[in-house]
Amino acid sequence: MSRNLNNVSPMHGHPWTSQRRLLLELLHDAEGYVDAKELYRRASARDESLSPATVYRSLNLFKELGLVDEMRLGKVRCCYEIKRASEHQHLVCQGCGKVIEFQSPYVRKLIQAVRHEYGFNVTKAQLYLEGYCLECQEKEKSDSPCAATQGKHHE
Amino acid sequence: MSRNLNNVSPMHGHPWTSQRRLLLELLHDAEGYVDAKELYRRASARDESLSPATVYRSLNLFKELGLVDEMRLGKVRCCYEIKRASEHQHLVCQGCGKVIEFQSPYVRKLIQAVRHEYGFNVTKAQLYLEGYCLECQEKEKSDSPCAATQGKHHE
DNA sequence: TTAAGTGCAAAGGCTTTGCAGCATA
DNA sequence: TATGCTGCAAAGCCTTTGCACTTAA
Repeated sequence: MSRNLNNVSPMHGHPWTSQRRLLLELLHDAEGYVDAKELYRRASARDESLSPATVYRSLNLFKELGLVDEMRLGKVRCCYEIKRASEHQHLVCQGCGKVIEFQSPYVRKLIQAVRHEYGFNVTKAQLYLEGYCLECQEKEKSDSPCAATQGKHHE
Repeated sequence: MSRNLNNVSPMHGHPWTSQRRLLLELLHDAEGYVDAKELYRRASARDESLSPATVYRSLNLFKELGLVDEMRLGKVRCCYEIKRASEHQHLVCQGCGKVIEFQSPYVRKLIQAVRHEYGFNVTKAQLYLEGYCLECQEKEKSDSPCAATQGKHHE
């Protein structure tokens, strides 16, 4: 994924600081979700002096500017993701924690249905599916049959 | 909504205490989402001695037993809802905060599609749509045109 | 009677905020 | 140069946990 973070500022008048550049760069490279804590971990590895406060402040700014999407992926914490052209949704595996992105025309149909039936003007759609990925299903099948097909989960 | 909380214990061997009965009763009466804080507020109005710790511990137990669904409704906190027979999803209005429940056949189709295309075994589907309800759209239309159609939101 | 739950209070973890110094525009 | 951002540290919240007492079974 290419990026032009050094030349083009999407900050709408807000100063283009090295911290914000670093954080946006990491968000791009993540190619998916990260939570604030993980983003701080990665960022501080490249800039020791960076503080958690800056991470939180920056994420809030990015959110306001519409640069990132905030979402929940089954954990308690918020996750953040660079906004991209294509809409996509997430599958989260309860077995291995893997996050799979997917698209489906049904999402769009669903939004249309909601608009028509409830007069609700949808500005943000977030679908979250939990379950077991193919690999975990097969792994569990060989260990203990049926386990992977249960909806029960501890954490 | 009728309930048989006094006679039937869904606690699977766990003691049926007055605190748990009260909390489940309130969850039923809520007929929708409540977060832990709000649940505590309501519960302590009826039992002054009840502690927040009990609310959290009970919610975790209910979750384990599959009595409630835990979900996110746009806020930082978790919301809880008594599990019901019918699957339903949520629309959250950015204007007035109202939560509208809805059902759609597209959700089921989407789950099927995911199963077929990714081999993903879905155990939980949670759809979260944000936007503006009909009333807020009309309210905004008379105050300042266009406002309700923007995706921008501060909090 | 006994295992389990509860209340209380303290601790833990994440996030926000005040303030002085510093960097971007 | 001036506005606004950053780091630091402290404060704020929500949630969890340890312990002694109480309660359901």
